[in-house]
Amino acid sequence: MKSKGKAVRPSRRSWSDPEPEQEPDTEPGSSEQEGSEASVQIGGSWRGSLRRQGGGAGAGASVGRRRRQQRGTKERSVRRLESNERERQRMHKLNNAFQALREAIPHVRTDRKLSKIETLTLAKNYIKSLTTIILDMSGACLPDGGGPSGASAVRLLQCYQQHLQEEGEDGLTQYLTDMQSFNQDS
DNA sequence: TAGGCCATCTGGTCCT
DNA sequence: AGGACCAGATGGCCTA
Repeated sequence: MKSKGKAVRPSRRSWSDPEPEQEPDTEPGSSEQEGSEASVQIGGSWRGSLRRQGGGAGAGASVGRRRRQQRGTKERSVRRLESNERERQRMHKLNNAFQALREAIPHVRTDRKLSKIETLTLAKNYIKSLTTIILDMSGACLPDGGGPSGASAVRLLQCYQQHLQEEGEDGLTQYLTDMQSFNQDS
């Protein structure tokens, strides 16, 4: 189920402003509640309604000024919503990347999805392990391989950077794949 | 019920 | 100027 969270999110009112005074002039408030841009359903999740309190609006505010203020507020509100949407997309991309990482690293338990922190930790350990393997291999296939591991690491790094410069990322990927298959063969 | 994890909103800052 | 990135806040769902 994808309803891990956010099934329904009643108004979020997070503009540190406590609570509007029962919208004295209902225009702005109601327009937002009407769903316009403020409350939209997206893939089951709910976008909290913005409750932009038009700055105080004391009793004496002139109409013209209020108009301008409201328009500014409205524009801001639209901007905010667009911004929220982008942020959501960004986070979705990030989550996709996490998912890809989960699938890339071997782990034991499959009954439960790895959390983000677990994913990162396992990935780090996995990289370390692979590095160790590669270092061991480099001792066999590189000249002067019998030296101290520090020297091997330097050589490996040079080798890595050389591939990166000469063939770009794809070449590097191929390089690592070759290394891995070589390791499996041997 | 507390704690962990997560999605979303939001405002600030940096970058193009 | 506008978008990307980031971190804090908030609140929902789930599990021990």
